[in-house]
Amino acid sequence: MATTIKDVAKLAKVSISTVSRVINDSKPVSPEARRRVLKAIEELGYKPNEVARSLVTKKSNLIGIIVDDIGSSYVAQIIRGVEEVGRMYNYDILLCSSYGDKEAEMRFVQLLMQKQVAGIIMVSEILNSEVLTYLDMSKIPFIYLNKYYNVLESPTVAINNREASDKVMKHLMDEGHRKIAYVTQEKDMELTIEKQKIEAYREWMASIGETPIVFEVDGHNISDGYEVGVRIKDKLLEGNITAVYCCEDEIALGLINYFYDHNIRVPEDISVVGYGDISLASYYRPKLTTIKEPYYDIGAVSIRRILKVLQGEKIEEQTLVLPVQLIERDSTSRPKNI
Amino acid sequence: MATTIKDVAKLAKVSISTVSRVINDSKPVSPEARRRVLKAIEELGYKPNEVARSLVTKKSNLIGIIVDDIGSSYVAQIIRGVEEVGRMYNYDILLCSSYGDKEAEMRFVQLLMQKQVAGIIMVSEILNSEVLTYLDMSKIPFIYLNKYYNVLESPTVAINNREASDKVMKHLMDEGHRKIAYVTQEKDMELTIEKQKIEAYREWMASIGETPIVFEVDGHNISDGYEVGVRIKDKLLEGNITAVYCCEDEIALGLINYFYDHNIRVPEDISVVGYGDISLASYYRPKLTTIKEPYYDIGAVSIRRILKVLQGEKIEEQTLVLPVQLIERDSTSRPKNI
DNA sequence: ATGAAAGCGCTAACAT
DNA sequence: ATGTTAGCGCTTTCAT
Repeated sequence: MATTIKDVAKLAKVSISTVSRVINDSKPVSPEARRRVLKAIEELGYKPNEVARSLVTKKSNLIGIIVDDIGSSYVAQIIRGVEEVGRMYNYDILLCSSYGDKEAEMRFVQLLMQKQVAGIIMVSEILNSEVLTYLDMSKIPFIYLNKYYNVLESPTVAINNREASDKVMKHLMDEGHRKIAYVTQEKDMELTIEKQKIEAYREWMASIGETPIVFEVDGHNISDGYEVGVRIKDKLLEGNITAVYCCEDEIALGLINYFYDHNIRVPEDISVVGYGDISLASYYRPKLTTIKEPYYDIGAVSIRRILKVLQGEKIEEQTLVLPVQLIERDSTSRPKNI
Repeated sequence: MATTIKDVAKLAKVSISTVSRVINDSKPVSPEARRRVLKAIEELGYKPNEVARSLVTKKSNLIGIIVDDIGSSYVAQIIRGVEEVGRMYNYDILLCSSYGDKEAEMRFVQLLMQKQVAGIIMVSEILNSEVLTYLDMSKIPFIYLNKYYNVLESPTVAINNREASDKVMKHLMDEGHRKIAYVTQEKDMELTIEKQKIEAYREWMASIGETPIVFEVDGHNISDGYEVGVRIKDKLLEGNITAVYCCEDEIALGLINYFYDHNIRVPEDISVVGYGDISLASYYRPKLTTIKEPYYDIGAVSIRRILKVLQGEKIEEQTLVLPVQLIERDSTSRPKNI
């Protein structure tokens, strides 16, 4: 049987209230009593029962995090950020994976609330307004993260996709590329961050009088990128395209895979840029030039915001924007003279 | 305010005991009463307060998992296995990352026990006998997983490393390789799974009358593998070595990176085998031939074992061994004729 | 089959 | 400054 507050009280010859007071530092306690209590705690190896605590305070030091899939490396990075910062403030992580299932997301939110979590961080990849409405009403502090969709009405942490896209295009043009293709996600384009990215792309192309060359892809996997290669190879040649800007690293990597398998050299024959800086991007050969999305920071900042709300601070801005970075690596270079 | 058992009791015109009975199906309840209770629960959207429940039963449906680093992909896969199976049995995951810190591991074990977790799964990469002793005494069901060290005295789920190594060597020799080098982890070799792996390697080499060619590496990152390349390049040439068997995928990949940067073609000039089948292994070009360690399954089986113990089943074997698989991909081929 | 009541370990309001 | 006491929401005897 684990030792309880009573055991400590008895040994220290004080009441349980006094013990509680020294544990929580909630009210003044005489130095003498405090000393005895501390000694008793030490002696018995007493650890307060967190469950009992939660029951009365209606708060746990648990942060619920509902992710799409813990197997995605960006998700792991976010969790890492949440976990590490949470730890500093003595918060623990309760983890659920929804695997893109709307109903699962909702079930987990309810489940986490039953567990009295102090806050919820949700990493979703789908559109699920119900869960957002529910979260909003629940009055529990939360942050909603979505890699693909623009989050408009909920507290979130994001990056400036417009600026990121500007950086990519500037870099490519600085290198001398003019015939630049863009590979975009076709699904829900109006609602996703593709809107900002493609807008930037189009404007930069317009600025040098070139017509945009846009290819579409449906899916977020390397294999989808590979399949893009199959579809667009001929068009690339016909159009004298020297650079392809892909909306995601996975697509870029798949495309490079395709090029590798068909003896098209990157970057000698064609430059490729990705978006995201997934871990693979830097291990791959050639190393991928890409936009670094600071996932660890996104996680870290998310939980800090929740912690702030918990401490009664008011949050002014729904969306907190983090800086992005263009990582210039080896998949881009000056175009061959034609 | 969330609805409680009292609200349900009042609405159903029964006592809270009866409500409790129907929720838990713990004692017979008349059909009529049950119907009313169910209806009330439905109407109020009542969800039992898990915290209060845990307090009295001294059990939560939480499985604590202490991992080394959630950023490692193999760790993510294990968690995925644990989470997915746990979910089926209505268990949730409480996650902590120790980042290889002994004291953190111990603190987390204590913390999890305070939270009344039903069981603990520990994914460690270091040797920490204290925490094992502590876990053992605590009587809480646990599984101890360690990728590098042989776990002897604690309940664990592992693979047969001897058999895995046999498969690698057989494959290489079937392809015609004779001058095969092995890259091993130098640290704690006697205590780690390297013991079994290198033993197999030596025996296979002896069986064809070749002297073993062993190189050492200290570290588990791709960069460490790269650095191995720097050190051994000349020896590889001198010794007419046609294949390198690396103790870990990361080392193999780093080595291939080095080869790529120095115009040594894989597998044309030299074959490389890894160990682990990290996700990168199949994306990489050339795709890596390697041993698949079934991490998802390891996680899934781990939690099942804990669940079994929780249901009172006796576990006979401390160590449960899972089958391995050699994945033949593109980083190995017949050696060039010399 | 059902209800009353005790109690899980703790916090916090109240009293002293 | 300290102790007494009433819950938090639930499960589980113990009566009936």
